[in-house]
Amino acid sequence: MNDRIPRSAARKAAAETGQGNPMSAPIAHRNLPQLLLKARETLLAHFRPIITHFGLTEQQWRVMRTLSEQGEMEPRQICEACQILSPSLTGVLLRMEELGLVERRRVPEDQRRMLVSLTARSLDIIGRMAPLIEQQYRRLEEAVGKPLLDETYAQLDRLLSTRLDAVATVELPPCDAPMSAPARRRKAANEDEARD
Amino acid sequence: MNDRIPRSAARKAAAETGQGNPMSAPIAHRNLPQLLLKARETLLAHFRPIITHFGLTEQQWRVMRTLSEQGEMEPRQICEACQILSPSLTGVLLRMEELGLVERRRVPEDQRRMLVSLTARSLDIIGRMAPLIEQQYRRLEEAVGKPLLDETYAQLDRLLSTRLDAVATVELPPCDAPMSAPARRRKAANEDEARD
DNA sequence: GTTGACTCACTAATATCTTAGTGATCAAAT
DNA sequence: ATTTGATCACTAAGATATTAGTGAGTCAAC
Repeated sequence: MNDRIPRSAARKAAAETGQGNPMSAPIAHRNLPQLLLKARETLLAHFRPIITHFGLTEQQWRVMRTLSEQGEMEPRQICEACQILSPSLTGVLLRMEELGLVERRRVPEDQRRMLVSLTARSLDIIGRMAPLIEQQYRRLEEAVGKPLLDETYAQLDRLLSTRLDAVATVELPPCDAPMSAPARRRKAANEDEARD
Repeated sequence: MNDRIPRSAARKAAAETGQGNPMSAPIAHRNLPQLLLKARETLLAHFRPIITHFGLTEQQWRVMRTLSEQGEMEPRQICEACQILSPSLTGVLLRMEELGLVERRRVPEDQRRMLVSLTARSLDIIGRMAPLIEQQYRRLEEAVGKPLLDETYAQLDRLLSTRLDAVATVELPPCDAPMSAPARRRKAANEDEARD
């Protein structure tokens, strides 16, 4: 594959559909986040049936698996480990508590912090799910081939081991935006108030 | 790495935290979907500021970039390309139409189908964003190293090129579940009706 | 001993995801 | 010509994501 071929497909499509636009400055790089998303989705499709079979959501399972591996954790640690933002996790943990999947208690020495732990019921569910998850992994390993799978782990580890958080964001042009959607709504709301 | 080492870390953590549970049958395989999610999130963190700067959501940008590369598309094609499920895309496209980012028209020869295309305004935004996206990619490339980045693309391509959809899901035990949450609610609702 | 910067979990509002299901349309078999 | 099965976009409802912001609690500097 020659990297320097300038995406003729896009221009051809544009011409064919009569979209007279010359498609100025297409993006040369491939879409890596999209590729990662597709890979994740493709894999997860093989585990989702197991998760929903036990009446769990994907996020609930992520939390349960993490807690079963790490033991008791604080919410912010769960956020980091499960890639769930704090406001989302609040709801997830609330529902899990209602379902009897987790328990929460305050940390005595710091009244802000909490500690989340699994219940017996939760551990029981994990115990029944684990063999199925393992079996599914083995099937995938068989189809993909263990070397290819291991190399994928290794490659992602290498990618994540580089200090990407040190990379700064490009300088953004001053207020080129048509104003963000929420900001626009707030502005409109304020103007409505002003009319009263 | 010895695959047969049974995750002593989990048990150690459990012991330390006083969770007396022996943590029966931990999952030996690493969590590949989680690793992919983290990689995607780490990368996307460097592009999100650009996207929101132009008042777009992540999904809107995915649709715009795809349409700019492929030209006019039908919703189901956009679903496939952008990894967005049909019900979600309906809302995304509605809002984009309201914002003047896309136009939709029915396919004459099949009244079920639609054709979505970008507006001039949309193309203008893309034109201003593209150089910034490109610049950010170059920064990441510089930090990660082009060989490592290229090898990541290649590895994911290899993974996705295997016919994973041919892999069957493991046999699920009969109704081990405590009943799925929606099902439970429907049942409760039905019983409420029955009481009236 | 107060103040002030900071962290933590949480709330609020909107957007999107997920699952299940619907009506309109098409196409092939009767 | 009608029926049957499939496809398509869409709706509905609950769960989660995203962004901004809040109040309680901690801690260091004053």
